[in-house]
Amino acid sequence: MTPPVRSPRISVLLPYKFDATFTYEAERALTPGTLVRVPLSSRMVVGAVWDEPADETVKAKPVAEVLDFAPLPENLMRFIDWVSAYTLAKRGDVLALGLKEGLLVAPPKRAKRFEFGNANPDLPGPILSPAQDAAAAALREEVAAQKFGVTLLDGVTGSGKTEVYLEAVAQALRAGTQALVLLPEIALSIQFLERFAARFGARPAVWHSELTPAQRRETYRAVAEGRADVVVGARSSLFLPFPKLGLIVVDEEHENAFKQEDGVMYHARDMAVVRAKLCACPCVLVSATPSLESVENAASGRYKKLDLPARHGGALMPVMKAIDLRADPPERGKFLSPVLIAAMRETLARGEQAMLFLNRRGYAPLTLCRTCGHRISCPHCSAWLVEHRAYPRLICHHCGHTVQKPAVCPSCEAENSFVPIGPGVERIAEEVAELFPDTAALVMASDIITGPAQAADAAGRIERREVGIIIGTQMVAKGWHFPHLTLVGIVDADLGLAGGDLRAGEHTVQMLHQVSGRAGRAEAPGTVLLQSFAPDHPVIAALLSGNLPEFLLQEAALRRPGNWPPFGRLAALIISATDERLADQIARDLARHAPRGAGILVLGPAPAPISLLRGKFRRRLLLKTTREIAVQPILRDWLARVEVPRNVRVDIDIDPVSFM
DNA sequence: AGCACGCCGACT
DNA sequence: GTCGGCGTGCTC
Repeated sequence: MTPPVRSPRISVLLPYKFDATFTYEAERALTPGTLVRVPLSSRMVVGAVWDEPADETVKAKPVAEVLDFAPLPENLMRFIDWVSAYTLAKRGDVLALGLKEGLLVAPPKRAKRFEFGNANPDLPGPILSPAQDAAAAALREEVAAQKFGVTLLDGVTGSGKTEVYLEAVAQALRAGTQALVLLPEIALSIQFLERFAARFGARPAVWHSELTPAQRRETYRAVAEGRADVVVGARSSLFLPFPKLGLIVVDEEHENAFKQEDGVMYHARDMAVVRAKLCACPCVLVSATPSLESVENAASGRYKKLDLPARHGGALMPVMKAIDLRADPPERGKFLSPVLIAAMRETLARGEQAMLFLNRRGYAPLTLCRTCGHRISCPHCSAWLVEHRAYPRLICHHCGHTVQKPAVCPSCEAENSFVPIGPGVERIAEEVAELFPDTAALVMASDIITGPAQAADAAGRIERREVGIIIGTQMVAKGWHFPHLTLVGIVDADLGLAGGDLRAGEHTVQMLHQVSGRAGRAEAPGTVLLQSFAPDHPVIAALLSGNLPEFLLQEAALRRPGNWPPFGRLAALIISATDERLADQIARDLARHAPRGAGILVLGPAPAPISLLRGKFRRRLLLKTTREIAVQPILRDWLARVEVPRNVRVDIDIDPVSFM
C-alpha cells in the first residue's frame, strides 16, 4: 500500500504589506522565483515562490495558476530580502516595487522582438580625449572581470562622463550581459536618450513612472527574458528581474532624487551597490559633485576612483563671480541686480543665451496682508501657500491644497491688501519680460515641464535658439547640454543655507555647481554670477574657488567629531497622528524608552520642521550611532517596548536625507 | 492592498 | 424600522 501522496507545499511572497510568506499547495515542486496566481481572501493575486521552508501546520489553499513567465532570478530574491532587512520595510512591499500587479496579466499575444531593437556596442564610438580614454579603459577592465567592485567616476561638468561610462555599457553588452543605468529624472532625460541612440544605434529600454501599463509589461518581460540588454531607469528599475546583470551605473549619484521618501524608504545609490554585489558585477557611481559619502568611500579605499579633471574639447570651466547684494542691490521690489542685468544684456547682444536659476516654483512664496500682517497658510500643513499666476491660484506645495487669492483679508477684512512677498521663477520671468521685452524667455519648472514631451519641446526650443533667456528651478541643474548658453545667474545663492539640515551646505554647493556647469560648454567661455547677501559664507567661497574637494574636507571635519554621516549612522522616527496631543504623547513614550549604550544617542522628540502635513501632526526622533553599530536591531527592540495605538503612525527612515 | 465585519446617523 | 459611514482586522 502506498501512502497517500500529499501535495507539496510552497512558500509564496505576496506584493503587499506582509513580511511573512504564505503557504500554498502546489501540484508539483516549483522553482524558487516562479510567479504564481494564488487565492487571497476572495480574490486572486500574483506572488513569487520564495525559497524558504513551507509551514506544514498551517492550512493551505492550492495554487491557482503557474504563470508562464521567467522565474525571478535568485539575485533579485536575495536583494528583496536584503532591502527589507535594511530599511525595515515589509518584504512584500519591497517585492511590489518591481512586481506591480497588472504587470503580469494579459501577456502580449506573440512575444514580439523587443521594440527598441538591440544596442550595437561595436558601432564606432566618439573620439575620446586621452583622459576619457584612460577612464573608459579602466571601466572596461572592471566590466570584463565580471566581479563586484565600486568605482567613483568624478569628472567636472562638461568633461564627457557619459561617453566614458557608455564604453563600460558597451563592454557589458559584448560580454553578453545586461546593463542598468540609473538616472535621477529619467522622464526628463531626453538628451541622454539621444546620446545613447547615437552611440549604440538603438534606444535603450526605459523604466519610469510615466510608462503606460502595456509598455511597463513589455519592458518587464523583456528584462526578465534577457531581451532588453540595456535599461535606463529611475530608482525603481533596481527591482527589475535582470537574469544576467553585468553592470550598474548610477549617474548624478549625489542627487537626492535617488532617495525614496515614502513607502519603502531606500536610497537607490546605496541599494545599487548592494544589487551589484549580489549580481557579482561592477557598480559605477558618476558625478561632477560627488556626495561626501562616496568621496569618503573612495578615500578609505572601499571604492576605486577615476577623475576627469578638464572639460571635453578644450572648453574652459566658467568664470565664477559673486554679486554682493548689499553693495549692488536690485531696484526696490525687484530681484535682479544691475550688475546681473548688464551681464545679461552683453550676453544677449553677442547672440548667446542666459539662464537664471531660482529654486522656487510659482510667483511668490508668501502672500501678506499689508494692513494687519496676516499670512495666507495651508489649513492642512504648516506652510505658506505659494502664489502661482499661471493657474492662477495659491497652492500648497506639500499637499496640493489650492484657493483663489482672496480679495478681502480674512483676518482684518481690509480690501485688496494682499501683497506678494519674495520671488519665484514666475516673478523673475515677469521682471525679465519688463527688462528684455524683445527676447523670448522660457520657464523650466516641474509644474510646467511635467514629462518627456514638454522636456523635449523645451530642449528643442533652447537648442534652436528660439529663446534667449531660460529661467529655471533645480530642474535645470540636471545634465543639460546647451551649447549657446554662456551666462548663468544665480538669483539667490543663499537660499537653501538656512535651516538645520545636516547636508544643507553640501546640497547647496552641489546644486549651484551643477547649474553653473550649464554655462560655456562649447567654444564660447561661460560666466556665472551668484547673487548673495553673504558672499563670504564658506558655501559661496567654495563655489567661487571651484575647489569642491577642499569644501568636502571641511564638511568631513565638521561631521566626523559627532559621528554624523558618513562617519556614523542615522535613523529617523517620524510619529504622525491627526490628534496632536496623541502624537506628542507617543513621541514622549518613545523617548522614555529610548535605547541606551555606548555609541548610541537619541535626539528629540521635536516637532518636524513641517509639524502639520496633510492634516497629520508630526514629531521626530533621531537615532544616531557609531558606524559599527547596526541600527535595525536597536529600532526593532525599541518599537517593541512601546505600545503605539492604531491611529498613530511611526515611520522609520534609515539613512534619512530629508529632515522635514 | 482589498474586502469583510461592525457599531452609529439620514432616509423610505 | 433599513442603507451605509469608513474604523479595524485578516488574508495561507
